[in-house]
Amino acid sequence: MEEKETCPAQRLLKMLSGKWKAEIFRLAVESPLRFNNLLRQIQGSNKQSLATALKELEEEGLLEKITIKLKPLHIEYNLTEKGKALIPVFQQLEGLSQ
Amino acid sequence: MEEKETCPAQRLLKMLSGKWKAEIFRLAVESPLRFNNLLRQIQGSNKQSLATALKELEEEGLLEKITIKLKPLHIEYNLTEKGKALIPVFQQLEGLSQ
DNA sequence: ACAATAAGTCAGATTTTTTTGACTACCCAA
DNA sequence: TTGGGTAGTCAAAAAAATCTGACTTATTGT
Repeated sequence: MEEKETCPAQRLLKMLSGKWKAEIFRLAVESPLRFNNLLRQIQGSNKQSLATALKELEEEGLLEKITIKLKPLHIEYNLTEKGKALIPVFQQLEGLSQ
Repeated sequence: MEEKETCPAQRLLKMLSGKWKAEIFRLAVESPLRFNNLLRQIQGSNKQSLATALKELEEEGLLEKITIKLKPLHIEYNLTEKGKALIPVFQQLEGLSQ
């Protein structure tokens, strides 16, 4: 069942809710992501959940999926401009956790 | 099952995840909250969920529960200092949703 | 004295999210 | 040509979150 959004910040908050999204986002800030790589980096996670999270982050426009057509032909996920715009929010959040 | 926290912002993010917390927080910024009031204000919500959310927000130290011992003896929930510290994060988030 | 309101709790049902394991398809190296 | 890596999908199970309805206790207003 689809729900209406009353609180404006909630949409953004929801974008980063879910068990693995914040961690994925944090890693994406550092460098482009690759699927199996992520699976190894994020201990406790699993294919399906990561696949879902990546797809959602992509649909939300925070990550973009890029097929690298060179040398060892592979796929990368990068932060979009919209994704980068969230970095300061994260930083502020991290500042508060100290 | 309890999970370890790897991403620092995730703890904060988790504090405000859940279907009603962001909305509750937003209303708390405006004025002190009262239970049955909230139940009427947030359409679609229910006792149990609000009770749970309020308890969690309290445990996280973002809200404080106060028994008003005057006139019509009742209970109020107010933002704590820690809760107020989150206001700028919310504002930033809301700025991004435009 | 009576009914309504406030502020919940509790158990069980339902829904949503997350996890598991099996299975694809494609490329690359030995 | 066989084995390993990459990047997934699918169905089903398990776990977590949310909702429902009945019930409680205490305080008010009339």
